[in-house]
Amino acid sequence: MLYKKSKQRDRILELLKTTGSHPSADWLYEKLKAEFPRLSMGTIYRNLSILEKQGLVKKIDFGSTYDRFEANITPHYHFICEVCGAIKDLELPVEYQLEKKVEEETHMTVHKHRIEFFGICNACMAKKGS
Amino acid sequence: MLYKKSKQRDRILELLKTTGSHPSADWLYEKLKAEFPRLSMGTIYRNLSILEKQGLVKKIDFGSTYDRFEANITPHYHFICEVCGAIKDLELPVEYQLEKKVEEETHMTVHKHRIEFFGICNACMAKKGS
DNA sequence: TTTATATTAGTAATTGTTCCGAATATTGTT
DNA sequence: AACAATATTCGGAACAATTACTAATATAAA
Ligand SMILES: [Mn+2]
Ligand SMILES: [Mn+2]
Ligand SMILES: [Zn+2]
Ligand SMILES: [Zn+2]
Repeated sequence: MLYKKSKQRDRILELLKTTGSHPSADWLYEKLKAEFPRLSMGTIYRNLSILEKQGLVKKIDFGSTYDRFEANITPHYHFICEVCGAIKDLELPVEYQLEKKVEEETHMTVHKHRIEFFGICNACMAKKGS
Repeated sequence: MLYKKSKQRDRILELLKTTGSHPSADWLYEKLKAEFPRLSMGTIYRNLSILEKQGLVKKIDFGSTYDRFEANITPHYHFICEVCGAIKDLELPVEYQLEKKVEEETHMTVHKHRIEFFGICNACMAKKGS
């Protein structure tokens, strides 16, 4: 797919580059609707997705579109399969000193942290090979 | 609030305890609807939320209910304020050797990882104090 | 058994996101 | 400059996950 230029897309990227915050689609829409009175949310989402494909923008989400639950309440990290969405518990030791480091760096209070590793699980790797 | 017992809630917790997967609300519903023919999704969600308040279940989500975007494409970690939802970039060095460790432990392919720290930002801390 | 209230089923409402078709803008070609 | 090809836009409908509401039911205590 070839990309033609679009004033809307340019401005979305510009806004994202100049803001330190990590805005939502709606925030971008509100900021730009004065400039483009007929702007629509579809345009925001479509261009964000194009910019992401171009590697110019990153989306921060959970990967999954729905919440997931577990009864394993002991602290642990997760591996998430990018193909099938499976989530696996890891045995990797939980590194609480990271929280200390962040508190020193930012002088903010840290209550907890979370690490997720993304990749391809064994089952999906096997299928892919076949 | 006092909790009365409920067969539905007991079974939801039991299912979560015996499955290694990290199910969605819908997965639980599908598993239990034979047992409770009049089960509804509202019951699933309400009980998951009660079990979470009781500390018996953890919800895996992104914190935010909507996607957020950024143009900072250099690898970095995030601090997320539990009060106002602000996301801040951290300077903490990115530790790629963690990915190696996970690959050794699981024999799966790791493409990337993400770390989020949750706590209270300076602005919210100041407000709280006042 | 009576009373109080937490829980349920069922459905409606809400929210964030994606999808669609007709009109418009951009780009390359004559 | 005019034309053709097609990417992009707007606007609204469709969608999916979650939450909210209400009357009926289940639970616990008196
Ligand atoms: Mn887990
Ligand atoms: Mn960031
Ligand atoms: Zn997989
Ligand atoms: Zn805050």
